[in-house]
Amino acid sequence: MLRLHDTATGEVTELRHRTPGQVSMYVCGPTVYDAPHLGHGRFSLVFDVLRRYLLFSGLDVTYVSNITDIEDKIIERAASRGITPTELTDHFEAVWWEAMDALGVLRPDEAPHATDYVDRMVALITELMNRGVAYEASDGVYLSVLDVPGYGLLARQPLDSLRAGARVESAADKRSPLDFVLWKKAKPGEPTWESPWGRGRPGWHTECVVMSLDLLGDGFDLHGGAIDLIFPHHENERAQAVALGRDFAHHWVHNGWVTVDGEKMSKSLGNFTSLDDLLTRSDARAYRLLVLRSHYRSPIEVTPETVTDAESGLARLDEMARRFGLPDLLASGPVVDGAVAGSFDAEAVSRFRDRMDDDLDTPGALAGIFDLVRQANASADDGDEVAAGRAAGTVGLLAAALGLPLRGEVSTETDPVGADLVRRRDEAREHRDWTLADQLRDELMALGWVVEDGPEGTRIRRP
RNA sequence: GGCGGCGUGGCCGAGUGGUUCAGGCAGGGGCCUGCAAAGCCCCGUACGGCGGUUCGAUUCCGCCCGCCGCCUCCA
Repeated sequence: MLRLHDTATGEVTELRHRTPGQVSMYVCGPTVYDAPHLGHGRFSLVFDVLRRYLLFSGLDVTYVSNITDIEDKIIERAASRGITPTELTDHFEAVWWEAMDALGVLRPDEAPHATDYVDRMVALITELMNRGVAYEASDGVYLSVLDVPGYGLLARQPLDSLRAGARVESAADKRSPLDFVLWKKAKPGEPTWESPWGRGRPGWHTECVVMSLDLLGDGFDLHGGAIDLIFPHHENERAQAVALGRDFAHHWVHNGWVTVDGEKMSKSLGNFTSLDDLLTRSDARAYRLLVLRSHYRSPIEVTPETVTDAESGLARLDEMARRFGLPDLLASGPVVDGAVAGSFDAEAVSRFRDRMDDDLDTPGALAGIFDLVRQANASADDGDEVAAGRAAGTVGLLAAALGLPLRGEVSTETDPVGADLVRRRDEAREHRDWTLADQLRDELMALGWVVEDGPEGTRIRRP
């Protein structure tokens, strides 16, 4: 049974399933006004791994993740580029999915857009008004947080301290500085929708309430996102649900930062690396491995060194996969424990699940996988093909459970130049002409090949 | 100011009151190899500082130092 840290309680508790055998999860997606950076990549990978692990465990998972396509930054960015907000969001949504595909992140079952839910947001705000917890001010409609029991639960701060820290807002007629906007009244040049309070657009915190409840229903199991969403975004989502008397998310899961030189990576600090930058420089699987090497709640430091480190680890896995000719188990979708043909080390799988069940201890799970790699190679060196094959196959299975496909296919390079050099090198080695053989190897390496001599002769492959 | 997190061997990064352990990367030695590469075997006696609790603390408590985050848009 999976136990996960719950931000609402601060404790690691069992993930409840509203319906036995099924898990409903909602993960806050991106605001598509710019290209995704490493932080977006991390949260996407973390929740992808959580989702895949639930699937691996034999559960049905409904995964909803939204696209925020109406928001201040979108309007500003579009204006500065002289294009419409829709043109901007269409573009960056396409960029988003491209990056997700490159990372091997499964597409959500549903990816609702805020702009498709405006009427339902208006309905929700109306109900909050009817209940007397929302009020109209000069520039919009606000939720009165003082009327929401337990406000501050996720922030884990008493209301007073939140209030003390709140910045004075522009709207002079807000009842409390903590009250947050549900509906923004129209300003010139902005996209607007009709509402009982005049034309305008929804505030950010309402869309996720509406979309999660609409697509997953009341009392869904898990709501996730990066740590910075805890306050105010998730706090405010929860406040609306509470004010409506509706059962909201039962488990709150938040992942830690990507840092650079120990500092939070963010667009406002300007120290971010775009996902695209990383993916053109490095194997996307290396970033998944890098993310998995740390606990999801810890900060991860992404530097050229840590990326190289992860690449080396990945190469070790691939090398083993090649040695044993492992198939790509992810070619046909996520893997489910017990549904994959082959001989596996049941104890190792059990240890893996123990690690994962313990608040998604991916570092521990990976340690077990690397142990199996060593076992597989050692057994093969000893000539125990059965044990070796089982250990190697288990590595493939468990890596796949984490969404990490291994490159096990034997190289079928047909490059004529390379093949010719290999043939000449094999001849030279047969004649014990080591000088020529070394020279040919240098040529191959200069062409970018990895050269390995085995009992059957020289093999080359791309690194 | 309020709230919270972190400080582990060259680097990354787990974990635990005490005989042996994470794991990865890098490094050293060895085996294998014509030489390599890959692989295997062996090697590092680390836990910010000062006290306290204890037979014994990296692990528990207190204080201190340093770093980071949230309280404002932010993944």
